Amino acid sequence: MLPAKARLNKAEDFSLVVRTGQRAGTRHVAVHLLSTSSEEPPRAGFVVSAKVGNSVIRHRVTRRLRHQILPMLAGLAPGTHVVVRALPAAAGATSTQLSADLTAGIGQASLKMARKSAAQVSR
RNA sequence: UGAGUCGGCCGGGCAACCGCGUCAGCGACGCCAACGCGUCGGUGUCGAGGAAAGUCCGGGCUCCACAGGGCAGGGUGGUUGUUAACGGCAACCCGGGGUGACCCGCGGGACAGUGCCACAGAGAACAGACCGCCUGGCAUCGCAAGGUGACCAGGUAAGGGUGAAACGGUGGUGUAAGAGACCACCAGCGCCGCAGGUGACUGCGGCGGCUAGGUAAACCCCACCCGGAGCAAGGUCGAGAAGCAUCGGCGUGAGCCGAUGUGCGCAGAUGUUCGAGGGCGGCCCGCCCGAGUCUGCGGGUAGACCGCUGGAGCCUGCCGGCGACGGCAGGCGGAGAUGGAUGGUUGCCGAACGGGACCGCCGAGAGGCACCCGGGAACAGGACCCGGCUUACAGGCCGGCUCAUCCA
RNA sequence: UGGGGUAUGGUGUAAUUGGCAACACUAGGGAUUCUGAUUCCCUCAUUCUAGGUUCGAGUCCUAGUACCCCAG
Repeated sequence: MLPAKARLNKAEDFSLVVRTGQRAGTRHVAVHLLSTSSEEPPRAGFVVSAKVGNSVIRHRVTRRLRHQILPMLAGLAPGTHVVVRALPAAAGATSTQLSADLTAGIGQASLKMARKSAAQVSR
């Protein structure tokens, strides 16, 4: 379990991030990123649907993702919300693969976000 | 030794470092009048299953409804027990399967009534003459006895063929041919008596009419049972927002933005040209705006907390019982999360399985044991709790019983 | 978590009381034609799976699988 301050736990927060945030897909996960105006530390949440597998598989995927993402949160700007959706391929992935995909996904999404905000400033 | 059958148990192990959830101390910081609360750090403690699963039954618990009885609707279905209860379980009965241990059965009623039984077949439910068999007539052949029949009238359910099913079976008497028409035995049905059993039912004996189809997982009848919803039940504490009013700012304006106050319902008091309350002001006078204001009680959104884990609990021994189970005594007691805690990295040991080698042992051989290398564990995760059922499951351990074979 | 529903050719749908699984489109093959279109004919089903009741099951019963919907 993540520290209470680093958790997303409202359904509205989830839908907001997934709908309006920047998205980046990899082989095992899809990362949604949204920066908010608040000065609180970054928050993360996970979506693992029944398509990934049965309860045992889903929990294992969630646990692995949770432990992999914890050090990455420190590198994000305050107020950032992250939602990680696990894709069906994640069921058979190892922790190292998941970690690599997470890093890549967050990198791509934050790049998109930076480009978008830069465009807004220049406009 | 081999084959089989029934039951019980286990369901990877031991460590290291980092990390997580509960609870209890400790320390630091912050808040508070206080009780205490929050955050961080660190220590200790405990931390998924035999099915936690499917959600198919039953119960506890909570709220709502409820005099009793009946109807409707749903469920169950051999008997006797067991239990908090059950559609579970145990023993027994009946039917079927197996050499046997043992296994399987939605196992009440088809004499309460209704419906259905396609196709085939002559006929399918108080049945039916297609072929066949027999008698008579008629025709015909023949000297006659008698024979024959694309004919007519009648008898006949023994035989053929159809079907899932054709109205007891075998043998005889009988007859024109036949038939429970009659007889013997057998099967089956009903009634009576005796004996055994709590009972389902069983055994023996007698009598009767001679034969009664299937389907109730078709409607239905009979007996018994069932109020509804579910812990997101339910309870406790309870912001705020919207709206409205006033003020300020912006805008030609509709309006927008900000600040302050007031939340909602009910009751009471008071008040609307006889002025509640508010503004200006240090106060009074005065001036202005003007329909609400005050008090009490109650409901309640977000959210938080409780419910939340000690329960029909587990283990051992003794006693009662064939058994399910019950009684007594002693002992043990250790998940409670809420976007949801068990993960990551690694070491040692390791089952199944795959391969190698013919040097060891057994064997005629195939092969087995041992050896070496590889390999690295099934189904599957709590979400209020418990009793069952069902389904999934790599593999291992233990015990009872049966059959076959060998040895003594 | 609780409640409800569906499953039939490749696709979309039928099948009153249990009795030969029907229709449309698509696909493949054939016929007609000099060739093509049109037209006609034929082919394509373990009725989701397993077991049961029945003479007989798409239909009735039991268990399972997959998918969908509803409440919060």
